[in-house]
Amino acid sequence: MVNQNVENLNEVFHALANDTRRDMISMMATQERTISELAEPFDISLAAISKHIKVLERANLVERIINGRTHICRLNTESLSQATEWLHFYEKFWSKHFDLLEIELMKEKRKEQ
Amino acid sequence: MVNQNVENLNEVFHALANDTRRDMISMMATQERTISELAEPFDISLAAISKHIKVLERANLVERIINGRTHICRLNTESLSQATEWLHFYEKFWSKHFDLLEIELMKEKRKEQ
DNA sequence: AAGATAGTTAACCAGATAGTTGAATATGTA
DNA sequence: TACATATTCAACTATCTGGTTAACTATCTT
Repeated sequence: MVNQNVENLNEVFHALANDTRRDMISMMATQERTISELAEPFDISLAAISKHIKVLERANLVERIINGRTHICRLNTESLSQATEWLHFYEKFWSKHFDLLEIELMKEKRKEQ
Repeated sequence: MVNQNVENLNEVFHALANDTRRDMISMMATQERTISELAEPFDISLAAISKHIKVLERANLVERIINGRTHICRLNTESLSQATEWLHFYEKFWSKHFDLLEIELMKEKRKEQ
């Protein structure tokens, strides 16, 4: 788990590092949305919105279903849980300041072999 | 909770969007580290390391204790749990595709008043 | 076929990022 | 005091980001 999919994890966290994109994610959390629906609350050009969605797609956070001339965007939970897992893994330790991380890392290493 | 500390959340996710910095975090998870200790596994200049640590500090993920000529870096869990919370909040919904998010958002709103 | 609607693409721009090298600062040690 | 060690700072570079406008593609409607 740790050190796996490094590239995607970079892209996921990068995608999350922008409040416009996080807001878009929260919009999609309730239901699928078209591009113009996603664009509506923001005061930026459609071209800019289009780019934001591409960033989310590249991070595998969103998939797009083309339906005629409208594109429907839906969250892909897989990538997000990767990010969550990364955080969880370390959270266990830093929250209690245990020194068990090394043990846990050894377990992971053994699993990988 | 949602939409709170937007700026810091941007910085936290940005800090996490780089595997060098994530590796540094994992090093600090077990114990506090000096700058040179943090630098050791990486093949980049100390100046570059110094910049990475500044990014982590700006995101409030790390605090530095200056001890003579060595600087000791320690994780600050507060910021990290912010990020974790953000992910958790939405995870609840997208994992089950419930339509309860709006209800939950209303609750949050009421709490804020 | 003509016009409206939904979205993308290309070219551009200012500012940020991630790295470099070289010099500076500050503290410890002989 | 002189030297070594730990780290930062400044100036520079190439690339990425987030935005713009204008033009393009594709589909729907009349």
